[in-house]
Amino acid sequence: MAKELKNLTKRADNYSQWYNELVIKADLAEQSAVRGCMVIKPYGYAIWEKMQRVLDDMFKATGHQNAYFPLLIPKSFLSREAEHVEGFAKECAVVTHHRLKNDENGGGVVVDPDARLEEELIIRPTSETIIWNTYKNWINSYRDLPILVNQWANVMRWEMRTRMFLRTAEFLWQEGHTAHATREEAEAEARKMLEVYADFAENYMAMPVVKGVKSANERFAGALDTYTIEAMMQDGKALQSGTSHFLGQNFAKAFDVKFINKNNEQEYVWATSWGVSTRLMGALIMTHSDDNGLVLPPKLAPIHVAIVPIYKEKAQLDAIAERVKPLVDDLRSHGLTVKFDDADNRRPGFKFADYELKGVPVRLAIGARDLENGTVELVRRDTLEKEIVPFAGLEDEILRILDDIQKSLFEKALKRREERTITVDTYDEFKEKIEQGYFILAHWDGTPETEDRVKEETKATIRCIPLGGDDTPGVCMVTGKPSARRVLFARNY
RNA sequence: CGGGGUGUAGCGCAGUCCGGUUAGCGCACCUGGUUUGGGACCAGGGGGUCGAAGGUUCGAAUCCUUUCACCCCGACCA
Repeated sequence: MAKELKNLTKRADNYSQWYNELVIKADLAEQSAVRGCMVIKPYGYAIWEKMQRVLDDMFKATGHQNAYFPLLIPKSFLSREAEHVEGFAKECAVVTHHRLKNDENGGGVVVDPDARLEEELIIRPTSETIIWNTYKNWINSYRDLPILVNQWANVMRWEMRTRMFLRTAEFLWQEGHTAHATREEAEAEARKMLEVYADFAENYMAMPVVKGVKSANERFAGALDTYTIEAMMQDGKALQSGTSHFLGQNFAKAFDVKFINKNNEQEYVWATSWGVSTRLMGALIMTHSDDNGLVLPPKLAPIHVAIVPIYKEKAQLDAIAERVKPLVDDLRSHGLTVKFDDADNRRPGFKFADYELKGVPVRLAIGARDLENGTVELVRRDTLEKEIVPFAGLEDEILRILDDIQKSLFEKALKRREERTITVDTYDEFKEKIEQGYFILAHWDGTPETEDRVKEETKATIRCIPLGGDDTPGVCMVTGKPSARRVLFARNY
């Protein structure tokens, strides 16, 4: 089973297959019996939990609170905001009945036709509508603002085609929904949360991202502006890893949410929403992992250090356990998770391979030879470099290496992205380079028609109009019309 | 929703064209033993309504009809 993993490669033609097999073999998730849905297994969920914890702390630190809103949304809510319904109507799961009964013809259980709902309920594809319907009751005065709420939830989008973690019919995410008294404050909030996401991606996931604004074509249904962080996967394709929307007054108007300002005037509330999902798991995998399995940044690894004892008899195992106990205690006191793997039904070689597959950042092996010499064998997952190190002072060495892995994973990913990000001025060169998996900075005339044409002809889309970077004007590579600045094109997941 | 493909043990598959003993193999699992510094070996063992329904036949995993499910490639999307 595991030997097959060595045949996996990251060549563009079978990158998806590599990804899929890795997800399954590393024990992160598996396909479920339900169409397009997946089971997140304990090891995969442990990584997601780490992400949740960090993000949740970041949200709290920026003044947000958690709350929870219903899974089911009355159909009529969805249609209040015209663009929103347009965007989501095609992928909604709908609840139509509330009762089953035994089939009179003996065909098992059937839907009771008498239990049809007067108004159908939508399983939330996102919660703007139910939340704004609620906020209407919460907001009267400017003193009630801002409302800074986040919810951890599951949502369902009936996608035609699914991929584990990247696009499943049901997925886990957080969605922040804020209400503000002024346009400026809401815009600042949307940008602030984009920065939070970028901080998380780069400093915890060790995944460099491009921050930017979406073009009209790629904008969230119902938003005035959609901010995004875009990451490059190892095959050169882009993955939208988080979004933050400035919703203007669209939802306030749709749900009639007004407040009285200081001048005793009625005004519509300004809104934002922002989210990241279990898609980040896919991003993490496709940013760092290799043919030996997962490579996890220490800050998100469920296990930081795995210790494999090598022994023949129980007495040797006991001696090893005794030797490593102070080290284990010390590492744990630094908040690290340490696994001393004394399972006797697996041989050391199997354990080595297994911890590599699972992406454990540091692995120690210790046997009779080491007990004698006062050493251990230390292997770091990112480079797979193996060295014999003295046991004394090992805890500091491990802390240093974990830190170094975190940094070098980021640097490696950043270097790859920089090498594969190019500036292009002609459409012919664009077509050639996009085929090879590049991020391309090119001039665009700003029209949806040109973007559609590029997408049609090359499968590339505008990932974002970057915030910062080169903003000198030029001419569109396709039409030759004036362009305000270069934008980022790529193929994407 | 179009175009391909696959359903046989927990997982991965062979067998189907050309019907014929008790449906087979690898991994996993159980028992015993030997092993343990890179995915152990030997011996024994358990596990199957061959996706479902109907039909043809002395006889169907295999042929025919119907049907269901899933996967891949597109269009759609976090």
